[in-house]
Amino acid sequence: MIDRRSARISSRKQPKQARSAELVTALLEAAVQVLVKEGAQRFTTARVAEKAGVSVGSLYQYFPNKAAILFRLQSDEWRRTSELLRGILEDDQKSPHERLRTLVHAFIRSECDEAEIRVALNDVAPLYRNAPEAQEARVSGTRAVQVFLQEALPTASEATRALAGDLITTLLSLAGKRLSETSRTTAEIETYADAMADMFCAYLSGLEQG
Amino acid sequence: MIDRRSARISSRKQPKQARSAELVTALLEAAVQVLVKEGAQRFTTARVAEKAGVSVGSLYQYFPNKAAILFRLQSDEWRRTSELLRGILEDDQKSPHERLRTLVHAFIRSECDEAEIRVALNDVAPLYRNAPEAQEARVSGTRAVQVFLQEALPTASEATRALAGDLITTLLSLAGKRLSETSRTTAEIETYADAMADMFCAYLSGLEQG
DNA sequence: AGTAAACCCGATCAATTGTTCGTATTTTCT
DNA sequence: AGAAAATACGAACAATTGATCGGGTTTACT
Repeated sequence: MIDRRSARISSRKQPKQARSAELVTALLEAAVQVLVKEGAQRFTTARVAEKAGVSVGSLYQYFPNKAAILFRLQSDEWRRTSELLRGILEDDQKSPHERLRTLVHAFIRSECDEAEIRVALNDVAPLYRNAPEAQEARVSGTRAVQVFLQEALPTASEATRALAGDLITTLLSLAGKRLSETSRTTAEIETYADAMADMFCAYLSGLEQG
Repeated sequence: MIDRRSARISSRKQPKQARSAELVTALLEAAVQVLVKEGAQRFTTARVAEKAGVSVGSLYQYFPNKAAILFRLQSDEWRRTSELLRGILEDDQKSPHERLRTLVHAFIRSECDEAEIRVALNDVAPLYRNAPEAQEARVSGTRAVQVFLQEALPTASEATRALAGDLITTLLSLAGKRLSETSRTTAEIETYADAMADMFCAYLSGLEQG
């Protein structure tokens, strides 16, 4: 075990040959499987290595510790969804409210699609929460929404926009986590997403006038 | 370690004498301290017993396992805040929107006041998430809001009210957790609470007409 | 072919964990 | 006082964990 205050999370060394690159991807895939099948509590470097058909020693050549693997998974996840969302927000064809609505639906759906892994990743978040890498990642995720709000709320003050952006991002991501905890039908999910979109739009409408 | 699927969480036996009752409260107080000072990861039955000035064996006479202590803490917390909130929602003097606004502020403030323990409890939630006792507790918490919505949205359908209640309860509790993760000034907290209240009120206004 | 770098291995270590159980002490009730 | 019930104790146990390190194997390059 490593002291959590000084834990580094960035990768230990880069794979330079083909086989080691494959090894790393095999490890990451195995990590997802272990996380889904065994749960956060039983997520173990040994288990990951075994599932990947690889030695523990090899694992520790490319990841400095257990938390690093998990953070890597979460980090990849963040990148994927933030790309998805940016694409939606930058669509000039639709009105801001329409875009926001689409975004809510897309996000909620993607969260629920991979519910199991999201829950497990969430359970395990405390392991790397204090790492500086995690802090940065969070910030860059909200940027796209801020840009969008400049267009959606042109009359509002900077402070108002910042707050609205923070609020929407936070509530959306949290609601996604919550929804994936309990299994729901597709219809329920759509209904829920609609309600959230209603709420956000109502909120923004209020800010436009006031 | 106990199999999580069959873990019972209810108390093992009731203290019948004064000294054992004191012992239990001492344990619970110690548990809070350990949780706050050492964090979720280092929360240990041994540490709790030591902090309480008591043997581990005694601990296991009144709690079947580690998760039971943590669930007890969370459960007590839930009871306290749900009483707080019910008081606010039942205040006939104020309009529904005023009450909702007061509720948001009160809840957010109470979450931030005890930020450390909330974060730690949240980190540790996976330990008892699957226990049936935890499921029930969640349901009973939303009841008060449902009753309130019958008054606030008399024209809306039952389904609409249920959804709105679920949404508000969920978002509120999640936002509270999120806010307590990063330390903020009192002013920031108030601003945030105001924004959330605005959002909820705007949402309800939309439902009243539509 | 030969050398150096990259890579892979897995037995092994130290530390920590949750929990139990036999024994000792204290309270309660007669 | 004395038996029985309740309570308290804490050394000890089994299991699991994250991580290392010395030595073997494969690749790349000359």
